[in-house]
Amino acid sequence: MGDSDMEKGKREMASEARRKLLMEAAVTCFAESGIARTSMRDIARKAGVSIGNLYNHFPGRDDLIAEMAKMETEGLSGIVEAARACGERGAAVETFVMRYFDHCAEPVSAVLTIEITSEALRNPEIGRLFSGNRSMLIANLAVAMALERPELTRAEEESHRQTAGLILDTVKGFALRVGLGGKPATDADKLALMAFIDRAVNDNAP
Amino acid sequence: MGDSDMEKGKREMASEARRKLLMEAAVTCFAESGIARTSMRDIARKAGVSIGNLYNHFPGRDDLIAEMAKMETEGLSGIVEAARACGERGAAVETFVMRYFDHCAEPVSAVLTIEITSEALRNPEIGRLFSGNRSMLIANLAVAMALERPELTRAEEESHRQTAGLILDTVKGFALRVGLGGKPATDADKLALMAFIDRAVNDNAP
DNA sequence: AATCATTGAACGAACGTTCGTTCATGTTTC
DNA sequence: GAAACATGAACGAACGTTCGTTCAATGATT
Repeated sequence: MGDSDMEKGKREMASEARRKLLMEAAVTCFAESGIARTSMRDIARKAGVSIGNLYNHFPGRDDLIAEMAKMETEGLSGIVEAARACGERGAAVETFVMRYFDHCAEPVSAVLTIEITSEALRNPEIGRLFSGNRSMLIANLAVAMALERPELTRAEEESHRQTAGLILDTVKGFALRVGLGGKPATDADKLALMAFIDRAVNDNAP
Repeated sequence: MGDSDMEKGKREMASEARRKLLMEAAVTCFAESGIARTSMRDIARKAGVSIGNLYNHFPGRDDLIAEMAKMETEGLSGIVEAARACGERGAAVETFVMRYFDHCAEPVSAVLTIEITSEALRNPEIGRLFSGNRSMLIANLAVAMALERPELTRAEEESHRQTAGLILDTVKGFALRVGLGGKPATDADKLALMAFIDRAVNDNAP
């Protein structure tokens, strides 16, 4: 076992496990009933824990929501790393798109995307977290699109970012449709998506 | 004045005006605070009406939400009619895309799209209304894309519908980003969107 | 025209729940 | 024995909805 485990007493480990358990219960409840319709008691009940204990680990409702939003952020960083590992332009974009699609199309993730977006409209901290995620994704996708194309005017850079944003919109929109609709995407669906994006990306400049 | 006004007594006209007033108050509240966070009392207060009277006009909370969802549907039919009026393919698609974009990017509409989507996850009636809207939009956009192209195999039809769906995802995703972000879209933004879609639509078959 | 019965809009107190949160009280772990 | 963990009763506020009541507008009767 790792050092980090050895340095911790039983107490601290148990506390961490509790926090994790509570977060999982919260995510499940939020996905099942929506954030606004989930009460603290629902979460405590789902976790099999008393309501008072839930408050011992999370100071309030908003802290649970914020923590969940941060988990989303961590999930995205894996995607950009996978795309970074591709040296070639087409492969990098395809990896990025497919991984991002799979992530967004996961039913729980799809529901939470809607719920968190709704929450972000009224909660500035979550709103900031969300737009930060988006900027990060756009920047990385724009880099992938520029691979093997050394010449970059300011205008081209901006154009790349704009196109990257539209690609994200397409992928996310399609993924949400799939994730919320119940039926998983077929390979044909994914092929159509990639073809659509390839056409849109390849400006016919020689 | 029209017949329909003359046939109605003061009583009936006042009642209709009240209903409209209450719906407007509801929409404003839903957009400001979110559907789940808006109470019946909030709506009554915004309309300057008693809580009891609100219930005289709408049997319950869900009826208000359903009525609002239906208003969304009516707003969309204007868009497809405008596109239908274009005989030429490029103009029809462009009209459709631009009108749909403007509609979705309106801040109130953008917020309500998120809120209603969240609501639809737990309310089957609203869910049905929503997917019906989408089918209608896709069918009409597919028709616009097929203008001046008489030959239609089954496979081509299906492919058109798939592409139409992806276009809607792109437009809606971009529009939501604009509508929720606060800053209105520039003409350059719209041009970039149209260019992106044109590239994706024009499969390079001669 | 004057009278009276019927209607339904309008009101706000009240009901029973449920909410987020706090707190006094054990119960472990160190 | 101090400190952190765990419990569920308790609190006040707010929720959706119901209720009894008032009262102006309308329809019917004389």
